[in-house]
Amino acid sequence: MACEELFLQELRDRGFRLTPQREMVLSALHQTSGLVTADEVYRRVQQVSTSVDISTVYRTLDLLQQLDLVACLDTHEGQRVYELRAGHGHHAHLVCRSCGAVIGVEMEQFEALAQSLYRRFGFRIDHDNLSFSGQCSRCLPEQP
Amino acid sequence: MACEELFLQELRDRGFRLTPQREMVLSALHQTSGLVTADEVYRRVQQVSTSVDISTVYRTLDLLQQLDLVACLDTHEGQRVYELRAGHGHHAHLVCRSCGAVIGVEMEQFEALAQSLYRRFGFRIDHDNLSFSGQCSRCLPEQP
DNA sequence: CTAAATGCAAATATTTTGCAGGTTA
DNA sequence: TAACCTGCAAAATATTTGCATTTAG
Repeated sequence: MACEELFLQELRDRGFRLTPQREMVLSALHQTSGLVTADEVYRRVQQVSTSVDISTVYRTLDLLQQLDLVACLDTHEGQRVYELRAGHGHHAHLVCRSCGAVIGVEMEQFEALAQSLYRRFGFRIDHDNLSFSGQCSRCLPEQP
Repeated sequence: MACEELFLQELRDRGFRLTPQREMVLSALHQTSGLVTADEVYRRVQQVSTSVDISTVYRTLDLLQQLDLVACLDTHEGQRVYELRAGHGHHAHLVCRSCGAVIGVEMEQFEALAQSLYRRFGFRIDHDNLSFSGQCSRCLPEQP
C-alpha cells in the first residue's frame, strides 16, 4: 500500500526507524474508517501482539502526527481521537453528539469561511484538527 | 448586575440554591475577559476564600453550563476552558496556537456555513463550543 | 556498533465521585 | 426540617516520562 511506503519513506528521511510496533499501529489505523482513540488502537494492536505497550502506541501516534500521517482531535469525552490521513487530504469532521457518527467534509467547503476570517481578523485557521460538534440527521429532534 | 440576577433567577426556577461558593465562581468568571481553565477559576476563588474546594468549582462550572451561562471548550493542552456567556450571545472563538490569543466572532459569520452543512449533510452544528485553531495576524509571519 | 525505540512502572494531570456533615430555602 | 450543597479524600481517566534493556540499520 502506498501509505506504508510513504511512512517508511518519511521515517528514513528523518532518521527514524521502522519497528514492528510502528507497523502494527499503522495497520490498526488502517483497519478503521473513522476516528479512533489511542486505546482502541492499542486494543487492536494487542490482538496481534500482547507485549506492545500503550505508551508505545502513544509515542507512535505522536510520531505519525509529526509526519502528518494522522490527524488528532480533542473531544468533549475527555480523550483524543486520531485518524489516518492516508490519501484523502485534510478534511473537517462533523461529529454527532448524540450517536457519535462522524461525517468527513472536504476542506473546500470551508474556503469561503477561511477567507472571510482572514480578511476580517487576519486569522488563518488550521485546516487540520477542524471539527464541529452537532447533531446528524438521524438524531435531530423531530419537532422544530 | 444583570448576570447575577439571571443566575439567581435560573437557580430558583430549577430548585437549585444560591451559595457563597457559587457566587464566588461567578464573580471569578466575571473578572476574566476570555477563556479560563477550572484551575484559574479555582485560584481566583481561593483569593477570596481558601476553604473552597476545586471539586466545588467543577460542580459549579457544570451547573453554569447547564444553565447556559458558560460555554466550555476542549483544547489541545489537555484542559478544558470556560467562558462566561454574560450578555453576548453565542459566538465562536479563533484561538491562536502560537500566542494563545482568543478572538470572539459573532455566530452570524457562520450562518452560511451552517446552512450549507445542513443542506448537504442534514447536520446541524452546535452554535456553542465552536472554536478554531490557527494563527493570528501577529504570529503569522513566523513559520511556513 | 550505537543511536533509537521499547516495555515497564511510576508520575502527572485533570476531572469525577462517595460520603458525612453543614447550609439554604 | 428536608433537600441540597460542600469539603475532603480517594478514585477514575488519560497521557507522559525515566530508565534499563533491546533492536534496527
